[in-house]
Amino acid sequence: MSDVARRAGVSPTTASFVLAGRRDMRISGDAEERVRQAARELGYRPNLTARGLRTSVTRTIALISDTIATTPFAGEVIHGALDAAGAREHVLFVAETEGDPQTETRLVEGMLDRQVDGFVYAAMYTREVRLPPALHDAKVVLLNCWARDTRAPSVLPDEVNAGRDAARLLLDAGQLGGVHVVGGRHVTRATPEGVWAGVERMRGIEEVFAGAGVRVAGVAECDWQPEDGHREVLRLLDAGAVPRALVCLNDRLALGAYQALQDKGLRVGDDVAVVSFDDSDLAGWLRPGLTSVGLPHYRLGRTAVELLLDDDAGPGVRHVPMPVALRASHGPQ
Amino acid sequence: MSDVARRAGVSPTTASFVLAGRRDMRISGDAEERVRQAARELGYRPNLTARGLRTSVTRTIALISDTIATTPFAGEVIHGALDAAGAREHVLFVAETEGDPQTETRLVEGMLDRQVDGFVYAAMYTREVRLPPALHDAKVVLLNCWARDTRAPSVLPDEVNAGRDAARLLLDAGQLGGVHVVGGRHVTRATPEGVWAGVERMRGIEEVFAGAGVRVAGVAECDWQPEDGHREVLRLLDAGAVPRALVCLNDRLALGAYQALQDKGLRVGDDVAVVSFDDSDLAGWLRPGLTSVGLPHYRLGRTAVELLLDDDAGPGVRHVPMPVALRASHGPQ
DNA sequence: CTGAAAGCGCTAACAA
DNA sequence: TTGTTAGCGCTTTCAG
Repeated sequence: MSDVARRAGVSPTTASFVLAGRRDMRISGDAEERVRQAARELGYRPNLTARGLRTSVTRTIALISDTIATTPFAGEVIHGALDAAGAREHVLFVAETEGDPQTETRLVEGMLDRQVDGFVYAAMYTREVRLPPALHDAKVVLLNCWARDTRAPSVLPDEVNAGRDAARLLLDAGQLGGVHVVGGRHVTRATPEGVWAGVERMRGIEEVFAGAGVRVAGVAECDWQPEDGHREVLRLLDAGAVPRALVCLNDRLALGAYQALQDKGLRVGDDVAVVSFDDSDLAGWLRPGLTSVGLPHYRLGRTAVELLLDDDAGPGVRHVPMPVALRASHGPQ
Repeated sequence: MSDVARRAGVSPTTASFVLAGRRDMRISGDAEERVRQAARELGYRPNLTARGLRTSVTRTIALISDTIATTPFAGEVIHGALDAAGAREHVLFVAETEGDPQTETRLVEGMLDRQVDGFVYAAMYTREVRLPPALHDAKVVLLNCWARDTRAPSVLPDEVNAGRDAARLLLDAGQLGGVHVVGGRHVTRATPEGVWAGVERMRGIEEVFAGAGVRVAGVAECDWQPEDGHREVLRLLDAGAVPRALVCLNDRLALGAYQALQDKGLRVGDDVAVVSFDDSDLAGWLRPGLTSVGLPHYRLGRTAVELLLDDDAGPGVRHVPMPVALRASHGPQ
């Protein structure tokens, strides 16, 4: 930088001010132009490490999650975070703890040692977390999770409304009975209360059907894998139920449901309406196309970083709407 | 650090040497112990920004790709890269260019300004790339791509062997004819020569069948989406062909093939063997399970970073083996 | 084996 | 408006 200053015939201070783009000190237009010119000629680029050392801002943020690899809560979140960071000339560290507290500590300290400006602390599945102590006085936003005892804001998908939307879709398609839910709150040994996404979706679903005076014919509480959907729907059919509509709590369950309906010679959409959640790639690949309320991965990642960087981030929860992807499975056209 | 030195009763020099773990200057065991003790008591952590400024090594690397979000070439690559980086106490910047050269330049310069130690330059689909000029004298390894005029090594999946494995699987299951290939080299308007993965896989497939004296009954050149698989297999069946085995060039094509076979009342595995490539989640969800030769995403990411950091990286290509995931679709048990 | 001192490239008092 | 100068926290000659 001193080369630039010398060539422009100004002091390092002046050069620093114009190159850092600061407008809070009056610099003559002439001097400014000379500095820019010199910088261009010398191909000058600021050394952000040095600037970081001096100012302790690095224009760098860390995205720390328990697991980033396992789809689907992966790529699009990063993508959204990247876009928001890039738009603000920040750069993104990515790290994963694999659920191990020791790894977590190691990573957080590594980031702190590198003077990151803030953290996005993300969870694969929406849930409550305990913020690592080292983050207690760092700038943090929580993504897809929440924590007690912190002023850090949370960004969460709006699952209740997703549930409402799914139910309304069926109502609007004329379903007035024979609606079965597959998957439920996702009660398992590990999650006796159900999974947050399940609980919230069910809340929305039941609220809307109840409000419309439609009785949900049944809820099959089970795991959320294809084989569970297949088994439960088969069981339903074998028990002589005549479902008119299926609300599957995710796309994998819906895949299983498709297979079961096909086994019994029933046509999705015509004989039985199906709506689902997640809007994964699978939903578009199935025939007929699966109508599904999508997780807003991209927006979640993006919103979290915006919140982190646009420092109007009071505590509390931001709900991100879940978009419904209309295809053919929710009813005959 | 000077606090630590003072408390340990040594000079900053001595403290620096023991805290940076350097063994090339004899420090008395006593002094060393006192320094460590003092550091522990004060909760000392080195400021890596300062160290970076002084030494210009930041223990930081950048993973730059055209697209990281779009599955499937996403999470597992990052995961592998992260593991390798973490094992060497490095930290990983992630960035994506979205195929835009200007964005690419901006990102590369941003990373250079932050003094990253090296770059992993990755492509979504295996192909030749042009390395951005700014990277010409940086430490780089290419992931899932290659470039002329560079000494940077490439890490690529071993597609030819994947093709060979798929063919051998069918041969070993007793298939001696009626083998159809769905997808081929993936010739489209944009890729008149076919896609690299397609070309390489086909090379392996044809080599093995030819070597065994088995004639491939037909190759349906088409796009690689589910609907293409569905259409092509239906066309095959309608033309009166009696396929005994299908080699689908990816899992999405196989999904389409499953649907077509089902439409015609044929059972996968029993009536028609199916093998495929990619080993995506889908392969495990299908019924019967789809036997598929997987892209080694994790290993690719990991190998690239190892190559970058373990500086025995001469130029040339490293082929990473593609693991075959045996399920039920390749033949009756 | 240890310490004094210079300096990595930049920013920000403070003085002019 | 601009320039002088002292560091940010660390490493590393070089002299003891």
